[in-house]
Amino acid sequence: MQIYDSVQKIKVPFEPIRKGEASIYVCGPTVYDDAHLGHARSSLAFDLLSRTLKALGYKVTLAKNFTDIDDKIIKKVEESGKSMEEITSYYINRYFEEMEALGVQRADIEPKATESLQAIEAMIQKLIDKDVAYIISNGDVYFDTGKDAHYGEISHQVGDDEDNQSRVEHTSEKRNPKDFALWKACKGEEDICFDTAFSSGRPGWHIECSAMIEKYFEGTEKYSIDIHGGGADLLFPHHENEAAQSRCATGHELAKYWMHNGFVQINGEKMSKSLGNSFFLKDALKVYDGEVLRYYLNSVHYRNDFNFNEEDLLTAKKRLDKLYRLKKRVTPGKGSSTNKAFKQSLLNAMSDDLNISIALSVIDEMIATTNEKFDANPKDKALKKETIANIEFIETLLGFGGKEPFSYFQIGVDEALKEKIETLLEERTQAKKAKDFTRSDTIRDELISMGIAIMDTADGTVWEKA
RNA sequence: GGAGCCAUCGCCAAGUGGUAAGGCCGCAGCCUGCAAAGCUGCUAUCCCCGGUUCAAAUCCGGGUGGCUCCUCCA
Repeated sequence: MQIYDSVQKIKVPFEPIRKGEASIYVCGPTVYDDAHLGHARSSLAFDLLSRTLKALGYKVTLAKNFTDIDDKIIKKVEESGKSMEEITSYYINRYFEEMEALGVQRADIEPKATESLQAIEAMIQKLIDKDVAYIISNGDVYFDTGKDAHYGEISHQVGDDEDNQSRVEHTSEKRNPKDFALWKACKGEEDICFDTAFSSGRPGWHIECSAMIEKYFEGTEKYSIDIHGGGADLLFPHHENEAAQSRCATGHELAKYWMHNGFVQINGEKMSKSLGNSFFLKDALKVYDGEVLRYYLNSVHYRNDFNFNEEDLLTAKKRLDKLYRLKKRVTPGKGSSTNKAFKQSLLNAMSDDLNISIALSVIDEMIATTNEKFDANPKDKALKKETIANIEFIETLLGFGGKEPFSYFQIGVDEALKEKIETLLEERTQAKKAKDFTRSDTIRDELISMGIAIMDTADGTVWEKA
């Protein structure tokens, strides 16, 4: 397995810190709002990583956190009058539902910041004791970036401060402009606070990941985990800061490899609230099938930016349709074993830093050659069993192709419409028998105008929802 | 101001030194009552300029055009 390490900026062989195992921690969402397509893409990217490592035989432990305490959540609490727990649990549940619709496997560990306060306090205390963290007059605790000789090595972002007209404010009691809050002290009565030895308050954003990784992963002398992942925007300052805290607190590096997924744009524009084009996953799922969304969002390499638009999504659906049409040819039935060359080609593609484009082309080729063989010999039992196994492997590795194929083509068709379609098809079959092609073609046109495509096969007429 | 990323057929997108994968669309054909589906065949010299090399989409330099981070952000 080769993966692209964002720190070294090259593809490197994946050599886990424990033989045969892979420990992965991905930065999850701050649960103050619905998940958008960017969350989906990140989740999907690391789902692909996890599935690939599993298929290669690694014992994968995946952790994905929920930031369930932060300024935006507190603001929402104040505005809504609801409790923090009500708000965060609502969005966490929505997140799970929506990710499930995309076929994202659940993480093995799903920690929340509020459930990790002891670990957070312990790590901050450790940093204070080592004098890499300091408390300012209002009770805030800051990390002293000047004490970490390796600060900046993760993101390559921190140069000489003279050249760096950063927009970070220099006005506070911070020792260095890049110093960041480990702990934010209580500001007022309404604030949500937790008591600690240093002050009553709540954790800063970066500390939770470091603390939770220490809490849940055993690590080795050199690293806490194998891979730390997240969106490209997290590289700096979030991951730089995590790395610094962990390094200073534990004496070793946080992660051996760092992976970051690219951004989602909408019709060529950055997705943002100010542009009013935030695309929530829940809205996308109202219009498009989750599996099609999965296929589409995963069809571009995870490190590239992704430009979401409906035309490309429909193209992706057409491609997925072809897999399901092949599946129709082999359903029902039981699989035997996968075609070795096919399986190996897929694994090779995914082993190259998740080269999904090659993987999809391998699948397309399999579909074409299998169809060709079935065209020549429709009753090929061995081929049928092998094809079933091949598709099952696709489902395991890439997370699509698992549906019953006839129902896949009927998504969004209710019972009433279904009955109407069946009635029209029956009438058309009679017309065809009577050689009344004018009538049969009229019926076909009517069905097409309803968004229903039909195809005459040796076994009768079948239909698909476009 | 600082730090990066990207630019390949009409569209999406692989390929990081050895002579351009795959999908969509389009065209031709097989199949079909006609279609659809499926299959077959056809369709690019890689943003521009210069350099290195026997050989470059791939390396180097300079442009042009997009994008990201440095502030909460997947």
